[in-house]
Amino acid sequence: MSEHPPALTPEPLSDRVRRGDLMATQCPSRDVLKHVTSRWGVLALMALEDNTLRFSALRQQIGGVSERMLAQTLQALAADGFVNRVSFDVVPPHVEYSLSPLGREVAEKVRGLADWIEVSMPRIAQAQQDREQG
Amino acid sequence: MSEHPPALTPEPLSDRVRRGDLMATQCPSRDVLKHVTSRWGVLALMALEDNTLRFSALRQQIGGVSERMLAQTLQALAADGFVNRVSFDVVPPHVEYSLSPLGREVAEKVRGLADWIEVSMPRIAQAQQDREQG
DNA sequence: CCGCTTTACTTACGAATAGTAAGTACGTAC
DNA sequence: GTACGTACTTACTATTCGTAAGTAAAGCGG
Repeated sequence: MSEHPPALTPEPLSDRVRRGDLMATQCPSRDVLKHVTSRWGVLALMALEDNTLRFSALRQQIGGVSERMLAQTLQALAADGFVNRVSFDVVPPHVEYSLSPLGREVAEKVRGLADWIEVSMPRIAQAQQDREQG
Repeated sequence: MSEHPPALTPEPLSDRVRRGDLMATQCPSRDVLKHVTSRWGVLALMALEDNTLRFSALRQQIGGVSERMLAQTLQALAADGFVNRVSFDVVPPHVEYSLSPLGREVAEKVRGLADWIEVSMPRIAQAQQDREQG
């Protein structure tokens, strides 16, 4: 499961994790990371964080996502157990998406990152300009 | 700069951010998010979090990344001001990469997400299996 | 009965992006 | 003068993405 040499002394979990399995090529966590950090995955998780939404509402809320990509993204997140999909058997179709408890946990971390970027955007823009000229 | 209607009452910053500009198509923060959450961007930020590393060492540490992709990723992160690139004028070339203060801040958030995934991997794997069958 | 509407997808295809492998530059050691 | 080491580029192929056009099936107006 792990590539690392056996630890001779007990080490804190966080250390193992930090230089961890994600750095290894064939780790399944890489796929999960990919789904979660995908362009639309990030936004879908945040949009669902405190709402249950239908497909079309979700698409409206996330600016610029195509139906194809949103469907694909939701399928991946549902397959990982982050998103619940409830389909009512009516016509026209009615499907509701929401976060599972697991999904709410990732969403929190993802939002932590996204919020930081938005808040720090002025500083980032400044840094970008500094390099353009420097 | 913002698409939102003017707030009539003062609202906490976090609320604006939460349903924020990231949901808008043409926001520059989308690009930053893209760089930071890119497949190799995440791993590069974590690898550099507590080390200064040369190109080749970085490539060794991040399993599976090609030279082309690592170069591209580092250029994007450097252009955003997250990564410092120091080139010594010798032959063969010697280049050192490290995080800027801004870079250390994002790296922290990114690691928060990555650590959660690694630690939660057993629960996620379980959820994945449950869906395969259910 | 006919055809138009609504919603959540799915499919086909051209465009963009990622990955692979082979250069390139150039001082030093042999 | 030939091979080596390091950090890239470049050329080409494979994969992924995005756009636009279906598909299904009940309900409603005429």
